[in-house]
Amino acid sequence: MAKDGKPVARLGEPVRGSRSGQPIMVLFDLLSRRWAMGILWNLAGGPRTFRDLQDRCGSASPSVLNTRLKELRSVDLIENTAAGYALTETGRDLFAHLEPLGDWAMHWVPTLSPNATED
Amino acid sequence: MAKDGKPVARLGEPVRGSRSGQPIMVLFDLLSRRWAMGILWNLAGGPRTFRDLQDRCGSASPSVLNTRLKELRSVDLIENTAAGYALTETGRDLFAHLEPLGDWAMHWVPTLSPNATED
DNA sequence: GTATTTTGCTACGATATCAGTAGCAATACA
DNA sequence: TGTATTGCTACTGATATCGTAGCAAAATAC
Repeated sequence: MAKDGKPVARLGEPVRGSRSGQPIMVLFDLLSRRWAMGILWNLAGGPRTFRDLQDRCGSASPSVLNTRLKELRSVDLIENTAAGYALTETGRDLFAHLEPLGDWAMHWVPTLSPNATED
Repeated sequence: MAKDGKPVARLGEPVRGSRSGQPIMVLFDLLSRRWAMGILWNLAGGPRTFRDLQDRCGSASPSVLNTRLKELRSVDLIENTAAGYALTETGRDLFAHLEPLGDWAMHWVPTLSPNATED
């Protein structure tokens, strides 16, 4: 049995350390887990197999990837189809809100000074 | 000296495990760090002091909060003003893309079945 | 129908990140 | 001159993630 992490928070419940349980924090809690947004991003182009997804997610470790896939399935954002993992309608809806970040990032990243990321 | 984590990735550089370095992955890498999105969210309403922010972020530990604040400052999303930490113009621009998620979450969270989050 | 490859994972030890608490120097205020 | 508040740093234990190994089932090749 895989030692999966803390289950995704529900409305009004603690959100990994936060006591607010506000909807946006529930969502942030989910999306801020490793590879969560990357998975949604990579599934937007169509269904992907486990290994395919793994390659596209910078060779994410299978344990984390699998944990994340379970979580995203448990909240109905993705599903496991015959063609592989795929976004649900809800998942596509969420992705529609994430997609603009792609363009934004393309403009933002180049503005980062070469050593702006050093401490 | 605080033992801060891996610095924020730059274009074309590895992104915490990913070798792609695509802009969106650089952004996801940053935003998926603990409290990163929560900080942006809480600063959207106006400048906040360190302790104020700490309270609003579910009592996030000061070390993580400070690390995150440094990172977000290093990429010019927030700045430390006389009134406290505040979003920069770039930060507000990013927040504008994050804000719709708040409404989306308000519709989505209630649809989660009570035990949908169990494994 | 047997061998080989691919797929979808699980297990596990090593690291990295985060939480939680304590505490301290520097203002601000009384 | 106390006393409170602020902005942190330090430290320790818990949790999450990485990286690698490996295995059973299904698909494909021979």
